[in-house]
Amino acid sequence: MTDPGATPPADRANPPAAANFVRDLVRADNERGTFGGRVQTRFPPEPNGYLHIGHAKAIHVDFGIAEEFGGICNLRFDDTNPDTEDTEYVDAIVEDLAWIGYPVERALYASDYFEQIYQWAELLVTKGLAYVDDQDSETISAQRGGYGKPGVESPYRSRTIEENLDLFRRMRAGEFPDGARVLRARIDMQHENMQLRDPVMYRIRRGHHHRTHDAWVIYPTYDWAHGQSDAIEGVTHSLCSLEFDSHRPLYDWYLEQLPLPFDQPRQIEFARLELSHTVTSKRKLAKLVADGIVDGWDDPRLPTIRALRRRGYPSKAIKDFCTFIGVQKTNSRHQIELLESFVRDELNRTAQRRMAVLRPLKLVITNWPAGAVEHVTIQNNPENPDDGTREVAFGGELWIERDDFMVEAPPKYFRLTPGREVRLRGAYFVTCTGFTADADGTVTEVQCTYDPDTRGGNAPDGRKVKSTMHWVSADHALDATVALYERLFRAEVPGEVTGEPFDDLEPNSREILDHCKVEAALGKAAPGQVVQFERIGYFAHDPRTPRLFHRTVGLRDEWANIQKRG
RNA sequence: UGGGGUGUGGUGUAAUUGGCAACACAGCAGAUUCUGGUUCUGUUAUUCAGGGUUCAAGUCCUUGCACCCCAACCA
Repeated sequence: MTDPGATPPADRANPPAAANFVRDLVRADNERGTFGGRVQTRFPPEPNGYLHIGHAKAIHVDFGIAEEFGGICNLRFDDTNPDTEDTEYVDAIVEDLAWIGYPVERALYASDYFEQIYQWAELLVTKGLAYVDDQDSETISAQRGGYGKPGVESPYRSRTIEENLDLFRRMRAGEFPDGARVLRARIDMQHENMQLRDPVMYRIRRGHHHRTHDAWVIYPTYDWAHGQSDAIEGVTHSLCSLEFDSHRPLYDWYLEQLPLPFDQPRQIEFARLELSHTVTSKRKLAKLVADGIVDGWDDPRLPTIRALRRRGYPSKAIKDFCTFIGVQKTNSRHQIELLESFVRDELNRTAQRRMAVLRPLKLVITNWPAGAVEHVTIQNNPENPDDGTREVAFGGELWIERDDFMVEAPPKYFRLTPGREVRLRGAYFVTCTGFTADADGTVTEVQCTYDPDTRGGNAPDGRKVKSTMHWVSADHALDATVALYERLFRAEVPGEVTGEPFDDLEPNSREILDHCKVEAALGKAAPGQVVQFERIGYFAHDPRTPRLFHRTVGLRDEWANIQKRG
């Protein structure tokens, strides 16, 4: 009998969904019949930046809730600020969303509703619930008061409905310069919630809008557009991030004044995803790109979706991670190790194995028949026999990993050292008979003998070796470039100490290895394909540059742990 | 300073809503292994603090404390 309250052991291939208070609220609404059993959500990015891992969580919540209840989730661009938005971002967001697993047939735009939103604003004016204010933004801001300090009313607050309507229409007609006037809701300048102290609904701004172009010179603010767009579309549950919770009374207030075509939507806030050792704010990401700290928006060190894709993160792993961490109301930062564990998990099942030597050291088999070449058969993925086998060329001169040989082997070092026998994966047992070093003491070549009876990697007499090593035939190796990545920021919380995240940048977040030796099969790696370099890690073939591999994530490395412990 | 939100191992998330505090990551120990990978077993460690109600409190009451958000014509 297990404890019914306990979390069941995880099936990492199909991680259990964490409890989800949003789901509970939606279910309760359904049982109560609040929206006639309908569930509709939306994913509302502003097209002014690229999607990142934090958006992935929002996407899985927004689309996931809709899916779960048989409802729909629309992609709707929150494009109410012409100054910062661009079709470049629209296209990128659509593309990234499809990769995450939600291809959209037709994107929606808040800008499609500008006319309706404007008409509703006129309605508020007509009801005496909105007025035109001629003051500048500094004055309005100063009059707003402060925490615990009531605001003061604008001298324009008591204009007549007729005057307000006239001025508002002339704002739309373009009679006033940018910033000259705003439309404000008339709510309560003493309200304890600052959001309700007569918020701005419209501002005059002659930016060129990416879709409506120059049709408008006034643009609605977020608060006076978001709930309205939700209502027009028939959204039932408007899921957003925590910082909007103080906006919820305003969201509701606006909607309560309007004749809605559907039931009034409900806003529910949940915590954004933060990850250790990285940043997700648009401003900081843009600065990393602009300052040339990374090479572009798809630099594999970035947490953007396109960077993770290029780096080889499977979208399935991102989805499983999002499902696993669930939805909460607490601000928290997940360790990037957890995401990586989902990446390894998925790639362990799906990535074919190959041999690649990153820091080559020549190994010569002194008793190998001169010029002979053999082909050994190696499984593509021991975790998935369906992936079959491949033939790998083997000869008397090989490349092995520099780390796999030591002149003086410390305790617990199982790899090659003079006098020791090891297995070369899928091929033969070899015993180290000597080595050559240059004047500095750097080893330049290792000599071994092989045991012809161990072909395939097994000794007929049943003797064991402590280590199996990867290798590449020198005559058949291909040259490749491998990019190794460390965390972009060495601190878990960049900027936690100094307040400036860039103080915590890892200066060596990328190491490029040029003359790596890889097995011939990697010459046929597809663009974007992710493989496991045996004993090293998972590597993604670059989508554009052949023979360039990005380290997705390393394998767990017990030997590294032993060395770290000393 | 007023309002709102949130506090569970090192980290993150659960707990049949008052009934043995669990799952994962990380760590440690061991087994298996033709990857020091994978897999398997074991193990370390948790309810912000004080008070109260109760047979029983992570959960209810109370008093504190800490952290986050809110005074853009950004979203």
